[in-house]
Order: sequence, then C-alpha cells, then structure tokens
Amino acid sequence: MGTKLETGKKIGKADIRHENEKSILEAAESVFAEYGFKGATTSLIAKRAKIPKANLHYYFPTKEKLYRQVVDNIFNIWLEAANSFDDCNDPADALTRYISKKMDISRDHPMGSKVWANEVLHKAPVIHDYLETTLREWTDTRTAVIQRWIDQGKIAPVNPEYLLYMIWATTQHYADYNHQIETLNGGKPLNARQFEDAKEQVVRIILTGIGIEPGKAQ
Amino acid sequence: MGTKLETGKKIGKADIRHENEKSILEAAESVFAEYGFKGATTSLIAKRAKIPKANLHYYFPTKEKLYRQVVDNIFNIWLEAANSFDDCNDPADALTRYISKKMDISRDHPMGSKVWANEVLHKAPVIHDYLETTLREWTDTRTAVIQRWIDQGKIAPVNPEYLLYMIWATTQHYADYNHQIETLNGGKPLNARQFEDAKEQVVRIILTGIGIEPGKAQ
DNA sequence: TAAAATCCTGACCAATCGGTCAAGATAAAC
DNA sequence: GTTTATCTTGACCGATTGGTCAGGATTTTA
Repeated sequence: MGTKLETGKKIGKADIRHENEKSILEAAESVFAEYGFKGATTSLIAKRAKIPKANLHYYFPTKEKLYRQVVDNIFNIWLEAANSFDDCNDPADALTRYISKKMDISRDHPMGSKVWANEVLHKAPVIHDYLETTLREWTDTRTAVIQRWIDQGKIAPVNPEYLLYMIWATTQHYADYNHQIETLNGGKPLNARQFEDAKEQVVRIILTGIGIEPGKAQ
Repeated sequence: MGTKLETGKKIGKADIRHENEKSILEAAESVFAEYGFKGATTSLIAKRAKIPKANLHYYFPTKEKLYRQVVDNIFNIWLEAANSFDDCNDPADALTRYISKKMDISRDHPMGSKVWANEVLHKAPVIHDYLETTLREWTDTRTAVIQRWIDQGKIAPVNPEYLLYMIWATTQHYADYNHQIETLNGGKPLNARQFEDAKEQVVRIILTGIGIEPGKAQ
C-alpha cells in the first residue's frame, strides 16, 4: 500500500530501489576512487551508503558488476564533453570550449576521473573494450577534424593525437593529481579564482602553442 | 669461504644480499605499478623475484617497508631531471632539456611513474611527507626561476605553478596512460620515431605557448 | 675444525574479504 | 484479508593474504 513521508509523498518499492542504487553508486565511486578496485571493500562501500553489506549484494550481486556500473557512468560524463568539439568549425572556439569543459569535469567529478585513471594505470582490465571501440572511434573522428584545420591552415601543423593527449593529460591532472596540487597549494584546494586562472592559462598556452590567437570566448 | 661461479668470482653473503634485494625491488616495482599497493601481493612479488615468499620477508619485514623503498627509488629518479632546470638561465634551453628529460623518464621508467601516480591518486598515504617537504622545496625554487624569466621579459607572463603542472601532466601521461596510448595506437607501443615526434611536439607547443621560439636544442 | 652469523624455506596462523543464506519485514496484487 | 513479490539483515563460510616460526643449509670468523 505504501507509507507516507512527512512530505506526503508515497514510498514504493520502485522508489526504494532507485534511492538505494543511487546511494550505493555514489558511495562506490568515492571508495573505488580512493582505494582502487582491489583496495576497495564492499563493506566500506556499504557503510558509506549506510546499508548492511548483505543489502548491497542484493542490489549488486558482485563487486565487479558494481564497478562496471560506476565506470559506465563516468565514461558517459567523460564523453559528454565531446559535443564541444562538434558544433563549430572554428578551432579557437571549439578547443576553448572543449578544454574548458574538461577542466570543469575535473573539478566537478574528480572521483570519476580518478577511477578512470586507476583503471588505465592497471592496464584497464575492465574497460579495455571501451578503449578499443568507443574511445577509438571518438578519437578517430576528432583527429580528422584537427587534421582538417591543419590542411586549411587554421592551426599549425601538429600531430592531432599527441595534441589530444596533451589536452587530456593537462585537464585530467587537475582531478587525478588534485591531492598533490592541494598540498603544494598550502594544503588547501584551489579556490574558484585560482581554478579559473588555471583553466584560462591552459587554454591560452595550448592555443598559442598551436598558432592561434586565444579569443575571449569561454 | 665462499663458492665460485663459472666466471671465477667469489659469492659472499654481501653479494647475495645485494643481489636478492635488487631483484626483489625490481619485482616489487612492477607489481606495485600493475596492481597498486593493496592489489599487490607479496607472494606475487616473491614469485617474480624467483624466491620463496618467506625469503622476501626475511629481507623486507613488511609489505609497507618494501613499498616505501620502491617509492624512495622512484622519487630520486624523478628528481634527477631537476638538474636540467638549473644549469642555465636561458628558458628555451632549460625547459627544452627538462621536458625532454621527463619524457625520457616516462619511457624508461614507466612503472615508477605509475607507482607515484597511484600513490597520489589514493591521497598519498605513504609519500605525503615527500610532497610537503622535498617536492614543495623543489617546486618553490623552480617557480622562482620561472618568475625571474617573466620579470626579465624572457617568457610570457604565466602562473609558474600551473606551467609546471602542465609539464608534469603532459610528460607523465606518456607513462601513466601508456596502456591507453598503446591501444589507440593500434595495440602497439609508440616506436622510437613516434616517441621522438611526441617529445618534440610537447616541447614545441609549450615553448611556443609561453612565447619563446623553440630552438633546435635537444 | 668448531662456533657464530647469516641465509633459506615449508608449514602454518590470524585476519580480512567477497559472497551466501535463511528467516523475517514490508509493500503490492488479488 | 490473504497471498505473492520484493526488500532487509545478522550470521556464516571458503578463499586469500600478510606475516611468523622452527629448523636446516651455507658462509664467515676464530
């Protein structure tokens, strides 16, 4: 029949399932980011999600299936920034938006980036198929775009792949290495101002580096 | 009294100790890089070092002490590149050499870089004192050098710390993410030619990006 | 050669972890 | 109201892991 909350909303089984899966996934993301796949324990995830371990295994039968779900979510967020590349054929605009977006993701979803980094570091036992299919296709189309810019003389001749690596490396560094950055920043995370400065500088150096004038665009 | 090898060299206890510690440390570096601290098992390290696990614990009482030793070695190699910064006060030369050196380290000691990355990713439970002391001092003196270049008008005005982060991120990406790079490169590691191209491009984009002409220097 | 120091190793142990299960609680369907 | 489906959980288990230990082997010292 369903009981009621103070708000007056009914709570059904569907809601319970949705709520629990959500809190488990959130807890899992933070624990996997902090300890890696092996180092993470289902009991710690359950504790952070505030449910008994047995209940976690009711929703996610195995640790690996839970992990896959976490990586899936991250990968989708990660690809979300891809759109920035497509809208326009002005390299200054496209790259500025793409780099900015990736910096924002590093700030807003640092744990996701860490899970990904950890996975690649350990030879990607779980996500290897992503690398070979989705990421491969994504990369191929974008390197083609960059190559076109080069052919049109819009940017300096560079190897498109290595340019992408540079963008990925620099932007994700602010998530993956945020502990190191924080320590070097006197123990405090970069504040909003500092982060905007960093973002602006990354855009400026890369754009200038490949021979285009960084615009005011954000 | 010591036995003899085919070479005629005597084998003493000191040699044995040295030999075993070396092979254990090598095995440990690769296993820690591949599986992280938690994921690594002392029995696998022992297996790769071709000695019984009990013997490993004779030389290194605990897994953590072995890990610390590995990180120590890496950190020293990592700081070895620091010299490139000091010799000369021409930014083009200094940065070209520093970036090249860091790229070489990523190629020649990828596992060390991965151990470091893994450690920072997991909030540096073991090396946190390094970050606060040695790395902090190193960074402070180098940002001062960069600031001087700026004040002298030799390079464009940039935030020295964020410039260092960009260099670290981009160069270490070729170690930490080499599995991803390899996959995107058709399953094969970058060959010597490709790696040199990548190195040259990283130098070029960064130097151009901060307003100096990349020389022919290597 | 005898004694001392160092090195080697199979067998073992306590702790932890992923996952199971059975029995109860709650909501949905009829 | 009764049955059925879903959700909850403490107790438990086999497997793995870091680390120990006793006793033997080898080298060094005297």
